[in-house]
Amino acid sequence: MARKSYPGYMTRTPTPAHASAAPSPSEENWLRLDGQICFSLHAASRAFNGVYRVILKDLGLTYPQYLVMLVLWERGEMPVKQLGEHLRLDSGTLSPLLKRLEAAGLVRRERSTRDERSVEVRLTEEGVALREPALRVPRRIFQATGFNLDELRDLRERLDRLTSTLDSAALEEMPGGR
Amino acid sequence: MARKSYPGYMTRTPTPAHASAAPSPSEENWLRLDGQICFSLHAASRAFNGVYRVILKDLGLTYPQYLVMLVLWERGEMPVKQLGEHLRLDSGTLSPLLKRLEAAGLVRRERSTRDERSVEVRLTEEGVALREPALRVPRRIFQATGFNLDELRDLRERLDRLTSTLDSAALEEMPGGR
DNA sequence: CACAATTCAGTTGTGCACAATTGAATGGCT
DNA sequence: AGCCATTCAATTGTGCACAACTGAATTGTG
Repeated sequence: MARKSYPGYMTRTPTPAHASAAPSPSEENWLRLDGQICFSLHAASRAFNGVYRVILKDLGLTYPQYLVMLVLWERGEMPVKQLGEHLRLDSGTLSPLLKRLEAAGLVRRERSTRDERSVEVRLTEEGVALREPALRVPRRIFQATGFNLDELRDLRERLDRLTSTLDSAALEEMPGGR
Repeated sequence: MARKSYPGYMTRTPTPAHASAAPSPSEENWLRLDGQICFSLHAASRAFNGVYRVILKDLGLTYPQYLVMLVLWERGEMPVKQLGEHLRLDSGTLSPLLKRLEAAGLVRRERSTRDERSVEVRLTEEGVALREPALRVPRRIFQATGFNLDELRDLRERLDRLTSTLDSAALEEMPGGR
């Protein structure tokens, strides 16, 4: 249903109260401001996901699957654990995802002989071959953003800084640090 | 498993090739750059989600449920359709989410008498009361970001611009516009 | 008025994110 | 050698995102 209808008040710039060097907003306005920020990030993430979905459909990959393939194309074979560290994903997400990639013939999973606990993930020929058409993906994504290279790089830096701060904050919020 | 382990190469700043006013990277480097950017956004979104998860646990809300409540607190009762427009979510996501909010006693869903197709969503007393403790959430989130108000506002603007460009690009990518 | 197109909420099915748990394998320690 | 804590992949269960579809109600048009 109403997919792709246009955003409501949330993304406009309401909250008359605080101009640019504003003092702390009231508690009431905090709630509004918060709505805007968390909504914006949520929306941006889903919008990006949507563009990738459309563009990756030709390759038969989802967005997280593409992330996995990017790592494997660049770094070669690797145990599940290490893949999870690169992508910050745990086995609960990776295990079924990798099975689907295996079912698609892009990847093989074999238990390591050295350490029977770990599973090596490696590309099949087909998986390696998929890198070729995938080379054309980034340019299309780049164009879809409407940002230039410097803007994108800048955005990436902010996001990374945000992620790293948020991660440590999440740890501190947890009694016992998790 | 390895949840909260630290990011691999992806979030560092590799790609030696292109300095700041760089010309277009090679196809190879496009792939690497893309990996960094899409990974960064993905990671930021999940990191934000993680902080909200921790902070909202006290209220018994998930992040998307909190977004729904924010809209209802600010705008009052509203049909599902309109809620979906504000949040850019469709009924496939909202229907079960609203049922869970109803089961939690925060919301009531009643079919409109004027138009029997639509369902009015309104807060219960309990739902209204939850606004009170929720007022303290935004400040904690704000602190967790490590950004100041202006930085956050700036980031929000960039993300909104990105979202709106990505949305129109997604439409154009689809043969027939969808 | 009648009928076709549209609008709406809901359902089903697939895939991802994350918490919690399981069970096997490993490595350190005595 | 024997034992224990740790490390690993996998599984289970909950919740969200989205596509595709269903079926009911409504609206527009002839």
